[in-house]
Amino acid sequence: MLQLTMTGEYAMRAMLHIASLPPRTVVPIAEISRAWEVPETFLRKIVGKLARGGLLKTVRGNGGGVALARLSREITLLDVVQAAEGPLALNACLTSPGACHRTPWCPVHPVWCEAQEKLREVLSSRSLEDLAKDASPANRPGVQRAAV
Amino acid sequence: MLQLTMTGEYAMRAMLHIASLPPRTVVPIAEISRAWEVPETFLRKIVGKLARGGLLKTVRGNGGGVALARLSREITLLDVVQAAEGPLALNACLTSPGACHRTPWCPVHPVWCEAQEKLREVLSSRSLEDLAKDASPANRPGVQRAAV
DNA sequence: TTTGAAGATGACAAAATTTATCCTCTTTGG
DNA sequence: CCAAAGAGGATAAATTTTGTCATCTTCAAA
Repeated sequence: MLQLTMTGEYAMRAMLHIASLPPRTVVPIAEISRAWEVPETFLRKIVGKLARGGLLKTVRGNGGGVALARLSREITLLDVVQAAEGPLALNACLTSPGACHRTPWCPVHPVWCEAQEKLREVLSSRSLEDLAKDASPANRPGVQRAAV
Repeated sequence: MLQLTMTGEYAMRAMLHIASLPPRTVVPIAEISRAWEVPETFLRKIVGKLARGGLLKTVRGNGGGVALARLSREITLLDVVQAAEGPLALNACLTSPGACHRTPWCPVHPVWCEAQEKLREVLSSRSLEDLAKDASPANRPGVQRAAV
């Protein structure tokens, strides 16, 4: 359907949560699950992918949890999406060279190439640091406060 | 998986086929199926969508088939993809205003908006006329010809 | 050293979507 | 009338997505 799946969406929420905490904070998966409406057992699977993708490091045992494996400034949205969903490929013909035998003469192929390139540019133009800044608690509607 | 489905891919092939024939040509679905390796019964369903989307007109009965409903110059790749796959929405939060309650403060939302806008630009920048020109038989490897 | 919190992992299962297929009906030119 | 061709509904196979569960390992603190 040409749409991000819940896996990718949940991955972004988790990464955003972690990135908005002080650097190096280790946070339990259960906390992220609660804060962002993500099923905990499913989130564990996704965290596994993010860890194997080198975006998160995990800490086992009591007091454990997950933390960013790199500075939030050095992780882009594209990194998150690709770690969760696999390499970006807007069309099957872009999954690997030679995936489609029509590629050498297909007039549509270059258009998909260009579209994908544009998408990559946008998704890699923002780091988690940029996003976490915009998502600082001050910008969120928390508990209703009395008017001043 | 953030990827075009076969439905959209087959739709493009069909539209491209029709657009590379002389204007107003009525071509049977079976011919498109044969030429582009698309299962015929499935293609019939897709043609239905393209017709309901106003991109094709169909002609029933003996000698019938399908033809472009508009000039190939006035049909873009975006039109084809949307007629086949539904409205473009790179993320669930873009399907309708208010689809996600986080949208008002979500820092990622604007990024997806921008990405989708870029994608729309690229896909709507080429008409079927442009593409059919590039796909003219001369550019395709047909039957092997003797070297001159 | 026991205990309990927390992540790792593989098997399994439910649900949704995609990708078809089949059958019957209608239309239409010859 | 008849054969070609699209329309449309019901159904089904295949795949992917979205989970769940049980068991195991790790680790800090009491």
